[in-house]
Amino acid sequence: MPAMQVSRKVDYALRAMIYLSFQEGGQPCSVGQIASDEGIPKKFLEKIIQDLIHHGFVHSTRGAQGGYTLARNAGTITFKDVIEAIEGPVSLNVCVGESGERSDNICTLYPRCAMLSVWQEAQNRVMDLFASTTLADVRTRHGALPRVADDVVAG
Amino acid sequence: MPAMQVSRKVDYALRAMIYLSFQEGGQPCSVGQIASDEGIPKKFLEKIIQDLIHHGFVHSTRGAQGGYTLARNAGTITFKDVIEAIEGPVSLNVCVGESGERSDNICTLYPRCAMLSVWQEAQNRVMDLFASTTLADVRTRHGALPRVADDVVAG
DNA sequence: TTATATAAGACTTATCAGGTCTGAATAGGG
DNA sequence: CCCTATTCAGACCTGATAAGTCTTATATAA
Ligand code: FES
Ligand code: FES
Repeated sequence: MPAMQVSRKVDYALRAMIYLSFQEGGQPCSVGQIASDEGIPKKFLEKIIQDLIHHGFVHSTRGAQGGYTLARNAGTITFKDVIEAIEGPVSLNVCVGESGERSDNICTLYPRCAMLSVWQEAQNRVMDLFASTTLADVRTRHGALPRVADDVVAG
Repeated sequence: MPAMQVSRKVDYALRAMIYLSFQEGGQPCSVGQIASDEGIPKKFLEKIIQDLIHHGFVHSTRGAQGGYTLARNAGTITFKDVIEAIEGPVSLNVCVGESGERSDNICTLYPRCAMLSVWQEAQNRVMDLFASTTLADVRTRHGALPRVADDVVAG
């Protein structure tokens, strides 16, 4: 019923990346740590992080005391990067976004459609935001990393 | 694979509404007419239009020579109206939008999540656009109504 | 050599998008 | 009054996918 919603995978991926950005320069974090602090199913998160590794955003250390760290500086990783790594290109409608170039056989009226410009504008608005927001940006805005357990204390 | 995409239903609904807005004041249009001009599966469109009728956006005339017309002025119907009628409230992530008010038990970190503000900003950007764009707006920008058949002529 | 991690990938399950099909009810024309 | 064009209501179908689990293998610190 809710429209245009991002998948859980993307949500989890971003939470994990933000989590790691708060630990930048420190010890690697295990998947168990991240999963419980962020309230994410552990096995599911494990798979998501693999995707992030394969896209070069996360570095892993195997074995005991192992875990994950950011592979690049938090200031160089944008929301767009993470979203596209996990879900592929964002496209608010079939005829806009990365796939929009060859959508003349997907969308019957392309490119003379009356509402095409509206979808393009919407696409630009969100992509501008996602492309210009880095992990470092949200870290800066938030002094401390919120955790699930904190709510118990705060509650 | 494409992320955050609107459903075909919404796309079809908007096309049909724009189509009707071009006929404003004229004869009712049958579902067959709209479907073939816009390249939409007829039976599917029939159901979609029923939703639009139930939400008060479309008026129907039954029987021979019957069909559909806009129930309200094209200048008073926004993209937001149509999208929400068909798909329910837009919410780019589980914690924003209409359902965002009581999302403290959906989203584990709400409302102290580090990235919540980013999703809220994205939500605002697209909703501002959808809420301020009416059917009359896109009709004005486009002189004539594009149809599937026109492409054959235009070659 | 054991406990602690990640790595890879097959597997499951329920929901749902995107339709289709059937059979009404309604209205205009002859 | 009947035929045809149309909308209306709702059940039904089908393949894909989101969201997650399970299993086994591999690496490494202590
Ligand atoms: S909706 Fe895709 S070109 Fe119009
Ligand atoms: S993602 Fe929902 S509150 Fe953070």
